[in-house]
Amino acid sequence: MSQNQILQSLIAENLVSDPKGARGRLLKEAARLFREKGYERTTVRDLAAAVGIQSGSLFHHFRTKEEILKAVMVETIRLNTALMQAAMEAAETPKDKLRALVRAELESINGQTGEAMAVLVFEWRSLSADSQADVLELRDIYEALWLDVLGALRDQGRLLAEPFVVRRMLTGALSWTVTWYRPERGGLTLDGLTDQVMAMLGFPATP
Amino acid sequence: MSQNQILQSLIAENLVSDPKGARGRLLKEAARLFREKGYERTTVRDLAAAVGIQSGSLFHHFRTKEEILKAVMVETIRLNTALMQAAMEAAETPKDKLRALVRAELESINGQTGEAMAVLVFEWRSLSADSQADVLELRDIYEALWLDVLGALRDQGRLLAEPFVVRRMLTGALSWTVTWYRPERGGLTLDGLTDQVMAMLGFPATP
DNA sequence: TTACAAACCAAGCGCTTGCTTGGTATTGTC
DNA sequence: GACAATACCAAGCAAGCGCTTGGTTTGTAA
Repeated sequence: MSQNQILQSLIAENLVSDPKGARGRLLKEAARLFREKGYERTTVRDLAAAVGIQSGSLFHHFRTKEEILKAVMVETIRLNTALMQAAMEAAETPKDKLRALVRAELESINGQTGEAMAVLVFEWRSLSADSQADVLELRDIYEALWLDVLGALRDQGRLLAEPFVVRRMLTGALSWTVTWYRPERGGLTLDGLTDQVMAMLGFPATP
Repeated sequence: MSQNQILQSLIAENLVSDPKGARGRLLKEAARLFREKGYERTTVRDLAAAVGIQSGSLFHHFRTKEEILKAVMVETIRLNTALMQAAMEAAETPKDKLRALVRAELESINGQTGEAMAVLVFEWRSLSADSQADVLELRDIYEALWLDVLGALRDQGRLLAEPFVVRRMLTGALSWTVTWYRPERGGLTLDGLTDQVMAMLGFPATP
């Protein structure tokens, strides 16, 4: 199943807003602005202007500004969990599965949905405690995927550190790429970057 | 030279404010608040209350709120660069030097100066472009330390990935520990965590 | 055509923000 | 002990914030 097919089926199930609709367009612009300026520095007037409506009209679609942030995060997790699962199912060995997960997460962060993903990572604190709890539940499914694969590698003796520590280190390392990785200007492709991450963990690239 | 000695000499050179003085106390509280709530959510009234003065009186010490953020960052980098250099000089082999750097950075982030270090990483975007450029210059010295050590390991064939990529991954991974690592409740000590990072990179712990 | 809801506008309210101002203690120096 | 300089207070301003309100347009279906 292609990335686009996955997105379409999520839209059909009403788990993700159609980016062509009013709500979806707003969420997309919100993700862009939140990433660019941060949640706090983005005003409801900025958000409204980005989709060409008055600031007050926003509150017809969302009750509060925070609800917009939460929606961006929830939909991002839903999409990326689905993408991760698909990427993993296509791989055979634990090593290949790990590569698939790394590659998928790098793509989540640096690809088309990257803005929303960066928001998820860097605007976490702006979410109220209640909303944080809700979103965390969704993340657990996602994290379980990683721990399974890392656990298998650990059992094979090919990973020297604890899976849960490695996963957390990778969360930081991969998220951080959003601050420096610029595929457009020079050198490293996404696959190249994935190779580098694998090499760092002691898994040489298989050419 | 102990950590405290390093701090004292920096204070003597006027590169870092004495935490006992008015300015130093404010910067310490600012770091705490900026990390806890984020720069934007922290008001000048919060900052003033934390050191027991009126909000307007802040502007006798700093011209703008942003100047406070910048001062926190600048002094943090100065201190940590000195700490890193000291940690490295005490080590012999490249592997030991790497361990010293990892350990020092983990301590920077999760130790006493951790609040300021976390601010440096996570509030970066709140700094104006001009200030960012100033602070970046200071960071370069700091980063060169890492690249030297990683380059040496690469030459020894003990590191499979590119030094500059590894450094950036480590920046993310180590910074991220601030969001999850809680030494007080259970398990992992700072040394244990350092071992885990080294193990992840393929350097088993030497007991 | 009518009926009705969803989507939006225009205006602005109440509050908080960073920062300023004019004046008063407090401190160090000779 | 005089005298600056430094540190602070009390009050408040102008601007910007999230959000509300009352009313109008647009889309949909009978």
